[in-house]
Amino acid sequence: MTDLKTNERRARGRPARTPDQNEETRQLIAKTAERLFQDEGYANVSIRRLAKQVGCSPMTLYKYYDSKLAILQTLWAVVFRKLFGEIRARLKAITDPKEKLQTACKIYVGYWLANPEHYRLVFMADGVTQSDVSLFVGNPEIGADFQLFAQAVAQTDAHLTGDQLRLKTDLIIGALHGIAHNKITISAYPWSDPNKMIDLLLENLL
Amino acid sequence: MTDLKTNERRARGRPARTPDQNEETRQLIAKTAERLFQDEGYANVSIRRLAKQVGCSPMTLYKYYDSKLAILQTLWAVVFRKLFGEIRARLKAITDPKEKLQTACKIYVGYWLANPEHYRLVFMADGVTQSDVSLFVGNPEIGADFQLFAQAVAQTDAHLTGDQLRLKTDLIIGALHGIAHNKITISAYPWSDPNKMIDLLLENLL
DNA sequence: TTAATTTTATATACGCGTTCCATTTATATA
DNA sequence: TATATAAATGGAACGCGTATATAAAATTAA
Repeated sequence: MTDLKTNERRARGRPARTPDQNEETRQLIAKTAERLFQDEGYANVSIRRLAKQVGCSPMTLYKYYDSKLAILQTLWAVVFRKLFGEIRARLKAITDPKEKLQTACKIYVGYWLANPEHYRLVFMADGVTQSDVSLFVGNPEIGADFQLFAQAVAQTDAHLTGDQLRLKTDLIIGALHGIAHNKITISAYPWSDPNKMIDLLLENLL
Repeated sequence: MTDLKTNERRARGRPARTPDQNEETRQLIAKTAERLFQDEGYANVSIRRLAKQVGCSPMTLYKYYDSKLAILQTLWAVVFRKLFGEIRARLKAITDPKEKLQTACKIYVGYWLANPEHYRLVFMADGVTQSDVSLFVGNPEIGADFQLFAQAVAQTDAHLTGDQLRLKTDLIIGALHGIAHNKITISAYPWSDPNKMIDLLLENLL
């Protein structure tokens, strides 16, 4: 009987690259893509050119990622790490719960407005048809980041039920995305100052 | 001296198609595109196939529209006419200002949620880079449609200054878009009931 | 009729993301 | 060493949007 548990016997053909090697290549591709996307925009970087920069053939990229979009999506985590990193850093110096939430909201919207390319990368990817940003939820790290808002809301009012807390938090996150989205996609319209809109929302809601 | 005012002298070459003819062809293209986009989605309809349906060569489409996106954009007006048509119809039976605004908001968000393809067509067109929906403002008809929200807000409080009115209206429109956007793009997350979010927002804001 | 002129319509070609298939490479066995 | 085998790679091709070059059509002037 062969030892199924720790099968040491090599297979007969060329051995597969080790997981470590695969991960290394994935990282190389991601790093290169991040730099190029950042510098020239997602749409302006072709798979062929990215491959040239990486030093492989265009098709080799498809060994490591399913599509160009899949490469992009791995960068989302990077974006959110940076964004929520900024937020957490700023919140440390603040104790008042309302001010905390207010600050978080303003940094959050301000980040997207300062980096509309990132916003488009995350919230408007792919074109028109699919583009579920449901990775949000799938990726525990990012999901946890968003808990920050719920926690901040909870601290402003200890008497909220779970449903009320979720409702309030969802509304706030929705409003933040809508404010950013309008400014970015309907840029010609003279929208009111985003910070004032946030103030108005939170003054009335908290 | 030639009669500049009513120059009857034909030009020498092939006569240009009359504005009427041009408009007719544009309409034919738009109608065909609307049907195809509706049935199969914007991204799944190629210029080549649209041209075949219209009965011309692919490049001929570019005589009448600058790009595939430009064809799409002419359909936006149709979408908004339908959406705001529904809203106006429903508001006629309502007299209370707050209820009016509430109803308008719910129909507006409900429409996008019931027709996410339309939402994507309008607010997530093109992919990642451009996609200014600034046609909103450029198109007076659609800009006028959105005035409906400002008017409804004004009727809930006669004492608002112009700035306050704009601020409140912009926030509401932002929140509406954000609520819809989150539900549509982050569909896997269990967002709260949109109507309840709208209720919460308006209760506190009005 | 024919040539000239002007506009419309199409054919060709490019780079794109991606799929399919053949080739190369690296290893274990005979 | 030769061969079998599996993984990795790369070449060719597809349909896409569209820019450019070319052809076709419709009219007037000669």
